[in-house]
Amino acid sequence: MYALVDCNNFYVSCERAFQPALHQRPVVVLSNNDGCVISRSAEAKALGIRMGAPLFQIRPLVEQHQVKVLSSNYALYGDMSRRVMHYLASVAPELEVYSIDEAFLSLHGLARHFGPLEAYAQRCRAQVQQRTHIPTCVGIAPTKTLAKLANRLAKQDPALGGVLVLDSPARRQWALAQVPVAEVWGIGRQHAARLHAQGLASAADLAAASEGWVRRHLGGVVGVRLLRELRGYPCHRLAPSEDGTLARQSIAHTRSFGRPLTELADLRGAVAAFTARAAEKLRAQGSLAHGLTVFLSQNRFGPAPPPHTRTASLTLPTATSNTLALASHAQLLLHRLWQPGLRYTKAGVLLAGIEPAGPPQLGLFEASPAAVSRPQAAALMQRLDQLNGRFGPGTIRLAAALPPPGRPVPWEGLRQHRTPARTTSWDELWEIG
DNA sequence: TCTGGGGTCCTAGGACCC
DNA sequence: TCTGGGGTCCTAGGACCC
Repeated sequence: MYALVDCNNFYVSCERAFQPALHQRPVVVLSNNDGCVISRSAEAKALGIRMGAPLFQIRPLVEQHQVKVLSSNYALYGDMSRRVMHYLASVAPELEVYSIDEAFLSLHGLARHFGPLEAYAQRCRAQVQQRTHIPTCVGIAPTKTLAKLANRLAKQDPALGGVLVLDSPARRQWALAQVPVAEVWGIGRQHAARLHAQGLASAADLAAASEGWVRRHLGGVVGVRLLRELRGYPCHRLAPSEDGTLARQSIAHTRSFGRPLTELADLRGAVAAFTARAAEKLRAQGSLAHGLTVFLSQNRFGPAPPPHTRTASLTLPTATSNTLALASHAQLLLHRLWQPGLRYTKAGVLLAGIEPAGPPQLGLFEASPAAVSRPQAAALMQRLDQLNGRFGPGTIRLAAALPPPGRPVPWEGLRQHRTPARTTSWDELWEIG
């Protein structure tokens, strides 16, 4: 059996943990650049505020109902997430951190030691609540897809008390009939439209569909696995996370700007800063990257005709995690992309072709001076990460990523509703007085 | 005026090889 | 007009997730 533990309205719940006055009030948390709603309290949901709604569209509602609007504070959410995951890891034989606010637990053999799974799940919820003030719901079922579905029902129906266990064919069939097919894990907009056109409306309808039809119309093997999971045959194992982190196969740092940028100098700064952040993440997971992509975007809702995004990529001669090497290549790519007179609203740096760093190796044909100096470069990066880790991000920066003196950072996004980083910044610690 | 930022997996098709 | 057959590797793009 698998359990899915999902934090309710996670970002809003994190904010409420430090601002009890936010309870019982409609609250929303915004994406970067204060663009869209990415977390809503139940009260905000009840007002009809949609997930992903742009802030400017919901202004009237916000003012009319005095909705509390907050910029996102990822330092806080990341830290709260670690606390939740740390506890969950202590009560299950295996844990997969699926996202910042969700984890799959393997419950194999647990009922023998801990008694009924329902009671076990309730104890988990109570402990997470007590330790972090984060409310959760738990779904338990023989497959991950069914655990997701059980979790959704547990969240939706207060009568279930936050836990639903699907441990018999009858319960599973009942649950499948409750859930619209569009809400099944792995069914997005395209697939949902296709299913509706076939007259399949519920998860139960999909579970009863023929494997051949699903293979043809629902993404081949992906659809078949989904179908089998709905029928109770596991196709997705747990991907256990040692320390709550996974080695990523691609790493990106992309941001919208607070205002459109036209000057090459500003974009050079943005790309340098974004490359440095991406390289930091790369080193943090102990990897090297072979592939580098830079993109520039114009406002996709604006008057400029598509394409709104142009990308440029290259493959590096040797995989690296060196900020200086990556940044100089990124600048070359930027020069290929930038055109005068265009108003850029967003840029990004993506690293791909990722491999483990391992011991430094010399390629057969590259015992060159550059190769010899590589250990020194690695030591430099290590010092840089140590200093930025100790004294705060951006303490040591690329000269190219410094903002023009006396001016605000041109590429920085808006954060007009920020709350303090209570758990990760000395300056912003909770004061009790 | 103002519309996020990360990821995953799979498939098709082209380049290239013998 | 006819113009092999079978591999592998890589990339772009689609669909999905939170």
